[in-house]
Amino acid sequence: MVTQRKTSPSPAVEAVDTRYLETLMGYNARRAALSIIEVFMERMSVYGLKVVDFSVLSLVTHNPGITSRQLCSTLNILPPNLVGIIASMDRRGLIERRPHPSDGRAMGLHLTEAGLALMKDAEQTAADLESDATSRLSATERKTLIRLLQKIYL
Amino acid sequence: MVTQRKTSPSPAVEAVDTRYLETLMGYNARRAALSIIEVFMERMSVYGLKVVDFSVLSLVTHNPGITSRQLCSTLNILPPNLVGIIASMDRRGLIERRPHPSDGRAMGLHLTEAGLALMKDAEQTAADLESDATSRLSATERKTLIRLLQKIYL
DNA sequence: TATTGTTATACTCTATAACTATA
DNA sequence: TATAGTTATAGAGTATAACAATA
Repeated sequence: MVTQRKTSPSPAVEAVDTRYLETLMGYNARRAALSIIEVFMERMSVYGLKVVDFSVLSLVTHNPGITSRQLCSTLNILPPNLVGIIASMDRRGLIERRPHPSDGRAMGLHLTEAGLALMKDAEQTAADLESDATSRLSATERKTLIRLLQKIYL
Repeated sequence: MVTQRKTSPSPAVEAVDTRYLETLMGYNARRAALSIIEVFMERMSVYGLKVVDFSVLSLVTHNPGITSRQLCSTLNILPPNLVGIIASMDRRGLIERRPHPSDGRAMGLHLTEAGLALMKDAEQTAADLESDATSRLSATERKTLIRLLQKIYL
């Protein structure tokens, strides 16, 4: 006898219906970002780098002499939260802080040889991770996805 | 005389070059997600809801009787961190916790009338926000973007 | 023995206020 | 007066361990 299940006032949920949330751009973007970042964190831990550490070092790599202020506004980090990151990279000998050529208040950030070697490996790891994370996308789809994401936030 | 600028050993960075980071899917997905969520947080604060609160209430709305365990696995939340959210929604009279029909350990979650009224407004706000956040996308691009994001995380 | 929900707690990330040195 | 960098600290978000009740 299974009639009881039919007359139960509040039956159990068997499969969760996520269709509504999946219509929301914010939900999808957040879930996709978190799933990539999860793998990113795992693989970057080999280098002792967190996600933001990698972003900072990458900007220093491609913008030698960049200042903390420029890093903050580019990456949307608050200045007090960058201090510890820079100090840590400095202690590890990955970056150097030299006087800014024209602004006595600022410091220009530069990669050391050790930092350059580490970032060469880290960026290779990031490239590998990219293909893994987007393995279900064609090359065209991948380019389209990045273009559309940039239309959202840029 | 401006020769000094040319011979300066480490010139200042004028415009930050972000081209490398912008080739990374994780970076783009994260930036896009954060820019949408920032607006989402602002507009949902009217209802006293955080991003996760909205997701939880939304799943309860479309899955009456859903359990905490199901919410956790669906939204990738850890059980201890859901307890306070559920308790808060309960205190505010937005949800009810009824005994689960077949599992004595679990509680089935249901929206109250007040919760239903609030979510009707909140989902309308979410819909408005969706069009604002994706205003630079065509309807087709919007559908494509969601489809490609789901290929990443689903 | 495994699972649901819970408490307590620790850790990380992000945000705010206030200070200094220089522009 | 405004800005770059810093300190201290508060708050939000996320993680782990351990427990009682039930499966």
